[in-house]
Amino acid sequence: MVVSSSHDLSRRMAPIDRFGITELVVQRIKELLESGALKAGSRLPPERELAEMLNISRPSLRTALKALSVMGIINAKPGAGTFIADSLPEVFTEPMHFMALIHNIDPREMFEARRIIETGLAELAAERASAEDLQAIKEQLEGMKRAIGNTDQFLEHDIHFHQAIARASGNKVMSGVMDTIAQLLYEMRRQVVKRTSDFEEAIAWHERIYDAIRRHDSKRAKEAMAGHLHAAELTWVRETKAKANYNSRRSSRRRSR
Amino acid sequence: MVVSSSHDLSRRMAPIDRFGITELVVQRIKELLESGALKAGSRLPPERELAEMLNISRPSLRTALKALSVMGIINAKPGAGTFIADSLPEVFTEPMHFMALIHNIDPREMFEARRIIETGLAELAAERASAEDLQAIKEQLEGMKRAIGNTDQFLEHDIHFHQAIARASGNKVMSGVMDTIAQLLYEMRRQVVKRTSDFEEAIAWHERIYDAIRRHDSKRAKEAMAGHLHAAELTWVRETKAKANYNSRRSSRRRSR
DNA sequence: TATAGTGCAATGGTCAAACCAATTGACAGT
DNA sequence: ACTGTCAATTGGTTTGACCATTGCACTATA
Repeated sequence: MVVSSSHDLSRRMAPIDRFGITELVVQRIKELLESGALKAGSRLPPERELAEMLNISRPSLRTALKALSVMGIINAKPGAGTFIADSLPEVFTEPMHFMALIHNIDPREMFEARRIIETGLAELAAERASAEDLQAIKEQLEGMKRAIGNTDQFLEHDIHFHQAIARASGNKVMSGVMDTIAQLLYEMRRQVVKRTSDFEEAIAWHERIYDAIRRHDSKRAKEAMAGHLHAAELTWVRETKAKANYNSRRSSRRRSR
Repeated sequence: MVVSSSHDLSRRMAPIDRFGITELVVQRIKELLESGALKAGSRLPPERELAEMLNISRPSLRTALKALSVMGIINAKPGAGTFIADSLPEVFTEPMHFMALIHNIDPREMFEARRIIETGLAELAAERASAEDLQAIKEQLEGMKRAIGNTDQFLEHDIHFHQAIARASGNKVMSGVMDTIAQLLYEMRRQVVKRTSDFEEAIAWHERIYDAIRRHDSKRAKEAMAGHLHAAELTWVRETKAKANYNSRRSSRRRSR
C-alpha cells in the first residue's frame, strides 16, 4: 500500500509538457518550414503516411491539418493531396473576424487602423513603386472610371487599387493586415448600403493618390491617402446614419400599429 | 452541340459551394457570437450535446473547435468545458508566424511595419491617454530602470511598456497587430543575442516617449517613437551582423580543418 | 459543526476501423 | 490522336470505445 504511487509520481514530474497533440503537430510543421523541408506550394505526404511517420492516429493528424486549413495555411484537395499555400492572402481574416465579433470592434476603430496603415503604405509605395507597380495601380484606376454607375464593379476596382498600392510598398506584413481590414470594411459597407453615388469624388481622390505615387512624392501620397480615407469614413458614417434612421422609423411605425 | 453548355455555365457561376463541415461549424459559431447568444467568456455546451444539436458527429465538431482553439478563439478545459476567450491577445500570432516562415519575411520588413504602426499608436496615445494609462506606462518605465543589468527582465518591461502605449491608444485592432509583431521580433532577437548593453540609451528613448505622451504632445510622441524604433533596428542589425560574422568565422575554421 | 478526504460523474482528449466522396491518371476504345 | 471510363489514390466523415483530468457532492473524521 505504501509504495503504490511510484510510477504515478514519475508521470507527474513533467506537468508543463502538457501540450495537446495538435499543437505539437502544428509546431512540427513550423519546424519543417523553417528547415526548408517544406516551402510554399509543397505537397505534404498523404495523411495515412504522415500519421504513421509522426506516430499518431490519422484523426489526430487531421485535426491539426484542418486547423491549419481553416487559417488558410494549407489547402487540401481530395484525390490530389495537401499543399502548403502558395500565397497567404487571407491568413488574418478569420482571426480579425472573431476579434471584431468578440470585442465589438467599432468600425471607426477599423477606419482609424486603416488610416494609419494605408498612409504608411502610400508613403512607402511612392518611394519604391516600380514601373509594373504603377501600371497595376493605373489599371485599377481606369477600371474604376469604366465602372462608374456599377457599384459592385466599382468597389471591386477600388479594393484592387488599394491592394496594388499595398503591394507596391513591398511590405507583405503591412499589406496583409491592410487587406484584411479593408475587406472587412467593404463587407460591412455592402451590408449597409447597396448604392453609392459619389463616384466622381472617389475617383478624384484616387487620381491624386496615383499621381503622387507616380511622381514619387511620398509626402503628397501620404496626404492624399489620408484625405481619401477621411472622406470615405465620412461617407460611411453618413450612409450608416441614413440606414439607421430609416430602420428606426420603420420600427417605430411598426410599434405604433 | 451549339446549345450544350447552358447549364454547365450556370453551374460554374457558383463554384464556392464547396464548404467542408468544419467551415460550417466555424460559421455557426460566428453567427452565435454575432447574435449575442455567445460572448466573451461564455461556456459552450458540452461537445456531445453540441454535436447532437448540430446533427454532426463529435469528432467532426471537435475538429472545428480545435481549429478555433489553435487560433486562440476558445479555450477548452477537461472536466470544465469549452469557453469563448475572454480576451484575444494572441489571435494573430500563429498566422503571423506562418506568414513569416512561408514568405521568408525579412526582419527589416517587420521593423518597418512596427515603425508605421507604433508611431501611429504613440500619436493616438498622446491624444487620448487617461491617468490610468499614463500610470501603467510609467510603471513599466520604472521597471526597466530597476531591471538594468538583467536582460530578460529588462526586455519583459520593454514589451509591456509598448503594450501599455498600445492600450492607451484605445485601438484594439492596431494594438493586437503591434503586439504580435513585437513579440515575434523579440523572439528573433532572443535567438540571436543573449546580452545587450545599451540599457541607458533604451531608457532615454522610452523616457522621451513617455514624457511626450504625458504632455499630450502627439507630434513629439510620434517622433520619439520613430527615433526609438530606428535606434532599435540599428542595434538589431549590429547584433545580427556580429553573430553572423562569428558564425561564418566558426564555420570556415571548421571547414579548414 | 466544520473540515478534509474520497469517489463518482461530467467533460475534454485520443485512438481504431471502417466507409464515403472527389480527384487523378492510366487504359481501352474509337 | 482523342475521348470516355474505371480503378486507385487521397481527403472527409462517422461510429464507438477508452483514457485523463477536473469539479463537486458526499462522507468520514476531528
